[in-house]
Amino acid sequence: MDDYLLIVDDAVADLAQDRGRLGRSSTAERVADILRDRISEGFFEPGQRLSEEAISEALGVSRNTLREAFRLLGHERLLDHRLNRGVFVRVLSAEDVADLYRVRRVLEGAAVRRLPSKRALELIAEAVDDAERAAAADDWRAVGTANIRFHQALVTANQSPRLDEAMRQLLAELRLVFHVMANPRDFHEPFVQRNRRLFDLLQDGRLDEAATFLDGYLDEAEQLLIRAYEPNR
Amino acid sequence: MDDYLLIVDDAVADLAQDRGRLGRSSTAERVADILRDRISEGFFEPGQRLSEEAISEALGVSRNTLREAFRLLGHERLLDHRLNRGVFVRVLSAEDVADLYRVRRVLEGAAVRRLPSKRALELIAEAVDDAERAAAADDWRAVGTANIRFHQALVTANQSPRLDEAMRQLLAELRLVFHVMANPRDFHEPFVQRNRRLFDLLQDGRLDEAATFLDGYLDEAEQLLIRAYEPNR
DNA sequence: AACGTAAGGATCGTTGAACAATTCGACAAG
DNA sequence: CTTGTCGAATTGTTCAACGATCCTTACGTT
Repeated sequence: MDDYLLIVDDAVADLAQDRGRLGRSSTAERVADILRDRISEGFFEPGQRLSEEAISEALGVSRNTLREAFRLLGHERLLDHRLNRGVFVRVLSAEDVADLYRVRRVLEGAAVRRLPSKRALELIAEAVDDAERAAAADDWRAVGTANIRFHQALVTANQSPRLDEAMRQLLAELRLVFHVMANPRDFHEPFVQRNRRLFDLLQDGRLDEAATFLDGYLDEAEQLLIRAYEPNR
Repeated sequence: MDDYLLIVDDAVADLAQDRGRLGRSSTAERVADILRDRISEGFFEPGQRLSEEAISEALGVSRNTLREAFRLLGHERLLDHRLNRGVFVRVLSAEDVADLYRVRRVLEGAAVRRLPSKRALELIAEAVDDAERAAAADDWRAVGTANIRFHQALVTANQSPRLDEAMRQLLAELRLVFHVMANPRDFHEPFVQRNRRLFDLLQDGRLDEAATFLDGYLDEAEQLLIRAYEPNR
């Protein structure tokens, strides 16, 4: 009898993990999810204006609800809200890109200087493997997403939900820029090997080397990106 | 003539600083400003529910507009939006406090390891001076705000607008917790001296010492806060 | 050619009302 | 003590309307 009660209690206690999913569904948030996907996959181009009337009609929600979604995305810096003029898909300046890399150096740098947990190492290893597999299959779009997962996993070493969230937003913002890379292969290829190398250094606990290696890594990525980006403006 | 043009150009260039204030005025944002102030000064207590009807009537705005303001503050983590149950002033858990300090270690730690700019040093010095003056005058509320300004200024050494913004939000969140300190003097007093010491180390360029000093600083602050906080729950 | 003004159309900002959906407490029944 | 049920209160969402603001175009002035 006691055993039975214990099992039930355990099962009930486990439920607490799923509590987060409960509140997670208002129309506005689902609309925001849809728009976020469209933006980060490049369906909406940076600078494009998103008409309240057109989109609310297309999605079958009211203007008020759509505006709530716009606010959410504005706070994530994916949309630019200009008073009385509407919302526009964010256009990142070269200065914005530089700032995003400054933040990356701080977030990823701090992560790399810690001894990563077993779980973090697993996540990182998966991302490295996936990137290599995708590269072998010539699927450079998949390489890109695996690469993003790699850096997201890196940050989890900080063991901070807020830093994870900040990194998620940062990478979403960066995706606004990745689309300017005409040839994704040229951009992603060099980093597949580097991800592997960085992982090896972490696994061996050679944290200082990992830190300096990461700095060079980020410097070069930033340069590549800005070089491809600046001329367009 | 050239001189005149130069002066005009300078004046015009200065205007660029105020550009941020231009777009800044929709009713929803002003409402958010009001509520943010009320929350951070403790007028609304953590856990308290904010009634849409009562507040929209009190402020003379429509429910829809108020809800937009709620969304903004929800994204800043000052309000907790529960579906169909309303918005509540955020209640931070001890785990939240711990996470906030993890983030502080990353943001402030990275700042301290850089050579601060002249401008950053000025801001830091001002905050230190203000805190000492306020302490001498026994105004512990003012010490608290000066202390917050000190840490905000510290982060500016990173030279990153996004990190500045992240720190601003983090400190707003922390203010939700500061109110539990029954005696603000006990909490703030030890840090007035430490701020001065940290500033001296930075000014002398002894960055490594500053970094370890900061770590101890943050550890103790976190302990004090959590000790005063945990029993209440 | 540069600038100020005016008119018109399009779009956003905000409101107020309405109704559906959901929560929560109270109370009754097993 | 647990489980159903009911009703009041509150939120979620929609809709229509009107004023405010911006953009464009056109016209006239200097």
